[in-house]
Amino acid sequence: MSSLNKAQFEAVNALDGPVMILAGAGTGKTRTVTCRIAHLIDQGCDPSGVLAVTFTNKAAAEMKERIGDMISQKAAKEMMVCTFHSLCVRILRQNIEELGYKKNFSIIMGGDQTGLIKQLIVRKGGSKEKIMPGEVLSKISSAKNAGIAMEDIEDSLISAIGVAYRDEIRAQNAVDFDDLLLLGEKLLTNFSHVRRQWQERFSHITVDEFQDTNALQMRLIQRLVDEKRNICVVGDDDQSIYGWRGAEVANILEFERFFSNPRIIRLEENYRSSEAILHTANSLIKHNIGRREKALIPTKAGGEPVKLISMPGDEEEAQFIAQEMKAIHDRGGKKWEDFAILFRTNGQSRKLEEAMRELKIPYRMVGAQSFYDRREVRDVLAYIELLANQEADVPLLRILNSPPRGIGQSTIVQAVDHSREMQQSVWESLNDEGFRSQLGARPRNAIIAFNHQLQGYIDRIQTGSENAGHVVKEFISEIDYVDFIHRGCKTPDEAEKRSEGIHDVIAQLAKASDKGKTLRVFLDESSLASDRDDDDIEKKQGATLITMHASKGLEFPNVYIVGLEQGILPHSRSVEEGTVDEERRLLYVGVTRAQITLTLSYCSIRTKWGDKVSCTPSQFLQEFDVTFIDETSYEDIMGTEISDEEAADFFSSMRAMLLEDSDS
DNA sequence: GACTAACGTTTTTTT
DNA sequence: AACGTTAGTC
Repeated sequence: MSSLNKAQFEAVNALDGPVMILAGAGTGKTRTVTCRIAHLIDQGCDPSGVLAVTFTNKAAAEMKERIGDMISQKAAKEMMVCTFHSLCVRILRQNIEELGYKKNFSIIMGGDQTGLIKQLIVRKGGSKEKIMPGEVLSKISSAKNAGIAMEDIEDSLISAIGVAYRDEIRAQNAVDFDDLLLLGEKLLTNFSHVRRQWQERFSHITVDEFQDTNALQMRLIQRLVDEKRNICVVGDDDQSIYGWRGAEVANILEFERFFSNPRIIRLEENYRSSEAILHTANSLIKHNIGRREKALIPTKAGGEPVKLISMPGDEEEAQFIAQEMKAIHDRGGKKWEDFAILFRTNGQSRKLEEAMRELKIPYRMVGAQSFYDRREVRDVLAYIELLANQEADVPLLRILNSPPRGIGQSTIVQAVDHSREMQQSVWESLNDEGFRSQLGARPRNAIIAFNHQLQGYIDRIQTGSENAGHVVKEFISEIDYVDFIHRGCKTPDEAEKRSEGIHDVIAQLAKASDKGKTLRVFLDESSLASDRDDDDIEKKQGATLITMHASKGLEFPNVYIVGLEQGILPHSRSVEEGTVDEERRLLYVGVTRAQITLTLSYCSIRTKWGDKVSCTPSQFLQEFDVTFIDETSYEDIMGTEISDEEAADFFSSMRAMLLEDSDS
């Protein structure tokens, strides 16, 4: 606490009433917030009255741990530190019956959600309709968040799909991510006893990454805050990069409108980056208009200049970075963990990964294909969900015939039709004598056998005497699921990876079960987990490959930002939609991740879907102030290096060039 | 009902 | 280039 600067100290001591902390990148935000909460407890505040909302589950876990280290683990355990979505799950699991849902509602997400939408597109728009599920989902999502009824969506097709989607998941007693917030807010607004219960529970509320909250989340906060108004929000409007998800910078820009007379504290001293990096970042972000003007004051004067390199192609870009990283690493003094490569889209990671593998550089990919979106993982989770709740149609339909067990497409269609007609779950239809009698002998027997098999495990789970992980493990091996997945794999490598995924899920379940968690709690946590579960990937060593979005909140000594080209950053879509400001903030976030060195690069030619496309440098490159920028090109660097190292050996430089060519 | 071959589509960012 | 979907065949 003694090492806090003046502004941080002020923040830590402003415990009551509305407080807004404007914390620029690298200004010790997390430390300030954790100190503030620890101080709160020190001052006699009951830990169970503390609510801290973070942007990701990972951030929540970290914050909890840090506060625990400062006060006591026991006190930290009593606090509620979680995301908005987790908070709403807690509220809903307790009180959702007020809204007509059953308490064991399931959460639909990711691939399952997309799959459902795909079906509805065909049902409502015909099989030749070419609208993308993602687009439909995002339209439905923004309508929901804006409080527009599905019936009132302008586009008639999307409206029809929206209505069907809403009714479908409602009938399945399921909710999606938006519903979590929507229903949570509804519950708190319409039922005063529920609202009072939660208001009484929380005496002090903190919201981190406030620039990324949306209008609905703002309303949720207002419901939870009582007349004492002990609300503290922390954020930086310059780092608002989730506008596409409905985030309202207005929450931060017009905070006074929601909570009058707030104390506003600015953290402006940057402890992370060199002056060179900060100056470059500042020169970029000042091109945005309508921001809460704030200075970022360097505490580390000077520093290495920012490197800006033009590359011939994306292949060379990746290879160059990998080589340079290796050279710096081998020189000594640097760990692989010190390096990070940041990119705009996940698709850009492939070339980088290849280059890393080639030079045997260990790396960790954050995000990309989310663990929970992998097919085998979703399948196993579907089985687990089914064991917990047979009424959930989505998981049932997902695994009904995988592995194949003689229940084919046509049988499934009949079952779904029957369940819709009878207004019951698919599971009920499968058990319905009336339905079974309309089938041929073979599918009927297959269904009976499957129900019987599953029922045995459901009973074992429900007695609760065994570890659920062990039960599921046995089940998965009985149905030969691993073998089934292996048959679909092309390489032994892939088979290995998929087995690992299956076993990871089961191991996680076993662990959760040991801790006394129910299947329901386990499933909730899986649905809401961002990309990795607390411990597994976190331990992985190596350089970091990450999207700029996912890099928010992280820092690295040596940062590379690749693909600074028009169409990639700013992304072509943001240019069309007129949201280039947000792309600029995104780059600003990327730049401010760097502590010591920063290297920016762009390509002249990029391989897209197999063929080459020529690129123009990003408009943002012209916006940077060049005082601390060193501009070079791949050709310059490679040219000098070859002649340096291999002296005037004509043939070896020739060979190097030829090898270079034959690669691409 | 299961397997294979050809086809067409893909790439924004995530709780 | 790679993946998922679809149509056609056994």
